[in-house]
Amino acid sequence: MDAREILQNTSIRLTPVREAILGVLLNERCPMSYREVAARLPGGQDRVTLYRTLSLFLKEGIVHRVMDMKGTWRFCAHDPGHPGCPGNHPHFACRVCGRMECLMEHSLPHLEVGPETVVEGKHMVLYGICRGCAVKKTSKKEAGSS
Amino acid sequence: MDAREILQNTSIRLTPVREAILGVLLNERCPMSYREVAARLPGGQDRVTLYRTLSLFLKEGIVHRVMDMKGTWRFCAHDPGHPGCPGNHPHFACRVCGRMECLMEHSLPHLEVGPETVVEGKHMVLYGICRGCAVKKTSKKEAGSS
DNA sequence: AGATAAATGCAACAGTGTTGCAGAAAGGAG
DNA sequence: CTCCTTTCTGCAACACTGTTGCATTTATCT
Ligand SMILES: [Mn+2]
Ligand SMILES: [Mn+2]
Ligand SMILES: [Zn+2]
Ligand SMILES: [Zn+2]
Repeated sequence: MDAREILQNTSIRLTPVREAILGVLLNERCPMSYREVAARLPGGQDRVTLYRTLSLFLKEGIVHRVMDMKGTWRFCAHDPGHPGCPGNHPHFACRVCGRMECLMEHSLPHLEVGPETVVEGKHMVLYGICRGCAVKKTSKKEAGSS
Repeated sequence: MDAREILQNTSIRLTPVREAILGVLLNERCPMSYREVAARLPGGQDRVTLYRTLSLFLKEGIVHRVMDMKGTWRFCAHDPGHPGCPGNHPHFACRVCGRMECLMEHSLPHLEVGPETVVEGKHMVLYGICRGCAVKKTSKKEAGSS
């Protein structure tokens, strides 16, 4: 399912900007900051348009978002219908390369809280060093000590 | 254990600013943003000093921090030696009053990730409406419909 | 094609968090 | 106590995320 198709299944208007933005998200399939999305966009879209578009996608339920360790929102689009898709999975953030990935194979655990408290959602972010960066680091060390 | 005592157990210098800041954190015992701390401080401390002090406390291990749903760090000091104190517990953030609380009775679940990946820490934030705000809302509704 | 509602771009703003630097203060030595 | 060194504090400036208001452009429907 491509960007155009997904957008036509919603009530919002199909525009070149929206198609491009959703295209980027579908291409990467990992949570991206506005800045990362902007960098992969062809031409000078406005920051504000990008923010508004991402918020709109979120409201329409075609993306989910997570906050990373730097306090910026990251938006991610998966195939609609994917199990655990609306964001009900934990994420991993790499402090070296800054990338984030969805841990789609896990679901978020349920926690009991006090009686009156209303839990509307939950976020879980693991952080550290991703596979790619860990491997690179190891081989650098080995090269250094040889 | 008061602020002065805690600070004297570390290698950093004891200053009035630090004592005041740690005093505020110990008094509230819930994760506070720099802004909330500043509001409870007597006089015109500089923003930068506050940020630097909180970072220092973090490095010394006398506070832990969590990021809230607005992307701001919140710092919290508990009694040292409290079980699950270094921040290894989930938190709850209220979207109405903006306050955050530590769910000290829970510990963070362990998740299996890929082989090479290095997990250095994890954050879990539940969000919604806290007890206080939920009760207030309910009684307001009841008053309205009577 | 024309009308209308919505999307885009621009300017300005509020807020968090960071850095560099100069003056003030803490802690230790004599 | 006094001096000295280290480090803390405050100030100015900055980078960045995210938001709002408004004018202009564009998509969609008749
Ligand atoms: Mn995800
Ligand atoms: Mn806590
Ligand atoms: Zn990485
Ligand atoms: Zn509340």
